Amino acid sequence: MTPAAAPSALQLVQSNSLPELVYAEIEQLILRGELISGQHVNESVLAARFGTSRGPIREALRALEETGLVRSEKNRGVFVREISVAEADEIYDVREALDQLIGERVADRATAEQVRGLKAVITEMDEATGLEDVKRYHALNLKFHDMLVDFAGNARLTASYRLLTKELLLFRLRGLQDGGGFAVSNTEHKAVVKAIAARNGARAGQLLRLHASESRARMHKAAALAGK
Amino acid sequence: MTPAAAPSALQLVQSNSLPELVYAEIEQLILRGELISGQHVNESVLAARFGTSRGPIREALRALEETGLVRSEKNRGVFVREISVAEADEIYDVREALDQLIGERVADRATAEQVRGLKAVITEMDEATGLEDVKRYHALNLKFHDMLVDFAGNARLTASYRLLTKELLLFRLRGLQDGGGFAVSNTEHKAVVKAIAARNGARAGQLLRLHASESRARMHKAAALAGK
DNA sequence: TGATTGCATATTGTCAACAATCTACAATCG
DNA sequence: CGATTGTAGATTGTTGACAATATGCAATCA
Repeated sequence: MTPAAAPSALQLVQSNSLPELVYAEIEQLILRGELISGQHVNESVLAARFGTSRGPIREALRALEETGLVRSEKNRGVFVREISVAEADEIYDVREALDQLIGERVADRATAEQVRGLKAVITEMDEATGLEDVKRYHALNLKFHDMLVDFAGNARLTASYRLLTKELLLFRLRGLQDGGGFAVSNTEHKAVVKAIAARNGARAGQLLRLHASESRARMHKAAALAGK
Repeated sequence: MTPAAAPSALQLVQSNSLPELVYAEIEQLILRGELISGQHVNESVLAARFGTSRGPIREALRALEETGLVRSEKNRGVFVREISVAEADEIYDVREALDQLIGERVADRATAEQVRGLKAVITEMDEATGLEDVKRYHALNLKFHDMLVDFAGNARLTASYRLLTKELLLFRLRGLQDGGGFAVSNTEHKAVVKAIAARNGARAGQLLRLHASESRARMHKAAALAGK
């Protein structure tokens, strides 16, 4: 065994139990759209796929149920959760409030280097927009907001926010993509980072909340298009 | 069997699986302080207590871990989570943001009857204060905030908020009680409801956020007293 | 023909046993 | 005497088997 690679693999097995590993795997399966909304999740199939018995699978599914990625019906099994527009709307209500908090906090404590990092991602998003690379833009967008909540420096806030983000991601996988407002969205990003760089917490909060609100509006637009 | 009692019991068994029932039981055990922070939770003991095997217990514990009431170490078992002052502080950051949202929303949509309900609870809290009935005040206080988040009419917000509340409850069970500011706390409640009754969303939001902030300050005060 | 009943199959719910790991204490050695 | 090693008991991690329930299909009957 190579001394460089061994520690990580070793630590992985030592610190993470089977259910935790399975949890992460299934979560990825869902978030990457390999398991689609509404689909029935078969325990035995997953057990075979991961080479375990059904016990750890069930534990992982119970945890996933708590995060809202999965729903469970007695004697019928678990299903990948379906997020309705109404539910997405509710999630956005909370997300807007948290985004405002994130903006305020990041403006207060982001380092110069962190601000540079945010700007770099924005530049990459501009490039993706130019190439009309939708997938890449979405990935970068997720990364951007992930960085922001990280820089807010509050683990509990991060946990709450990521939970909402995952549920919304599930909603997007439902089929409908953004209403095509990439360039607009990135303009909003720039305004937010500008306020952060200026250490204007109140404004950064306002703008990030507004950005979430605009994102919600784009969601509605896309839903209306897909619904008719 | 009595025809009146049967349906609920029947439905309970039919709709809720064993892990769900166990989940609720253990949660109560923790929230009522029967299982105290830091304490090791023995699976076999719980299994015997509830008359099941360890499987359902483990599933319930995995779900509780996700809610943050319990933490798990591989091969060592699960422990009732301990919330530090620093963590409570982080939770309060999020809670303040959500409380503001709650205030705004409730002022916009609470019915006259709901407002009356809030006022009734406030009156009861005044009575409890007069009798120096700490426990009763705390219970009513929980009820008051529970009603508020309910009246906000957003299920996702309710879920997020309750999660935070439970974690904070865990913190309080750590030993320290409030810094004795009951009367003050209820004065704040009255101001909030007044703003709600006046349909002043912005002010209700501000006041409810302020109330959370004051509650945090009381927490710090109590922690400082207990810590020295 | 259409609805209903009964059966076969698949899937979930639960359990009890076994393996792996940890913990505490006693025995041993320098 | 202090540190280390070894061992016994307890606890967790995982498994495979069995019971209970749901689902789809064929057979039956009005």
